Amino acid sequence: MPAALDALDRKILAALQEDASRSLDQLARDLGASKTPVWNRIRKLKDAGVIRKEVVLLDPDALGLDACFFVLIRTSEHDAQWLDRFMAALKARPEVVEAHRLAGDIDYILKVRVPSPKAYDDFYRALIKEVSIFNVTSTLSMEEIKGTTALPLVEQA
Amino acid sequence: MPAALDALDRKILAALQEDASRSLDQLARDLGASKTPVWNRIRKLKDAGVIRKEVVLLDPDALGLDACFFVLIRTSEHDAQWLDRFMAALKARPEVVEAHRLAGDIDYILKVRVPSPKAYDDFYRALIKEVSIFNVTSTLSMEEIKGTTALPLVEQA
DNA sequence: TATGAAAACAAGGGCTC
DNA sequence: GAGCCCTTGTTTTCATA
Repeated sequence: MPAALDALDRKILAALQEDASRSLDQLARDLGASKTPVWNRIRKLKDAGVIRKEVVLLDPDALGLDACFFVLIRTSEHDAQWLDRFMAALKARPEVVEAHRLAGDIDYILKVRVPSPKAYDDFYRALIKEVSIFNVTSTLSMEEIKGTTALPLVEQA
Repeated sequence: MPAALDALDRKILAALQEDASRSLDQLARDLGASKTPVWNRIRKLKDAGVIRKEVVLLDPDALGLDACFFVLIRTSEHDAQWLDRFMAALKARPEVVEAHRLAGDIDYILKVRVPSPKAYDDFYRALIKEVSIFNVTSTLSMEEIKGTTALPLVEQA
């Protein structure tokens, strides 16, 4: 069951999802509260596992990662051994930024960041070599309309 | 053109993408370097826009966001006005965590995080009410195999 | 001369009352 | 919500390759 959050908790989480580099002092000021309650909430939220980690976000363009592909995979293989190898391969490859197993006629979806279409092709060939073959549709992203790490903070009923 | 990164830059970025909560002191120790060079690199990387921002990552489960949908959209509408409204709608909705315009026969892909399939249906109805209609395939994620904010740090040629 | 080590200062976090 | 202490970020200086 989800953690119970009040209005202040939500304000803190929203702020930290946007920018975690602020000092505690500044954060409290921005939220119109004072240090102690804010700090206590943050610790509580960390202990409860609501706040998982703190990271920096890099700019793909500045790193030369100009291509972002979505890969839709249909496969006939469903045995445990194949699945283990497949998942291990995905986890081992840093280009694979996201991977989900889906319900419906598409079995898996991947999001892959690479420097170029050529680099994607290299990745693709290496992957299908490693874990047998499947039916794959690769689509290039032309524009990232939105991309946020901030999760929606829905009110609990 | 991408920023030129040396081995130390890459080590710093990799470390900060994993965990940005460490103190500068600790980070330098972990990397086997000393404070000054690490601090200089970080500032350089921020100025160059390689490091975009610093955020906390929350746990979807702890927030009660048990459902994650991928939405594949095909549309016949391509005029600028429709596109503006569509993109504005996506940006305004916090449930939409990611949105890309694609090349190929799927026009758009969305990633949407909601508490439940019911909540997704509400979202879906509200969206198509707001920006006319399109051909939509919604698929529920059964399992998040991988999901990282860490971009691959490829060596430059 | 450019780079890293180290030390000094200022500021902010962590904790108590 | 105010205040303390001590860690940490930031800057400067010094040594070194």
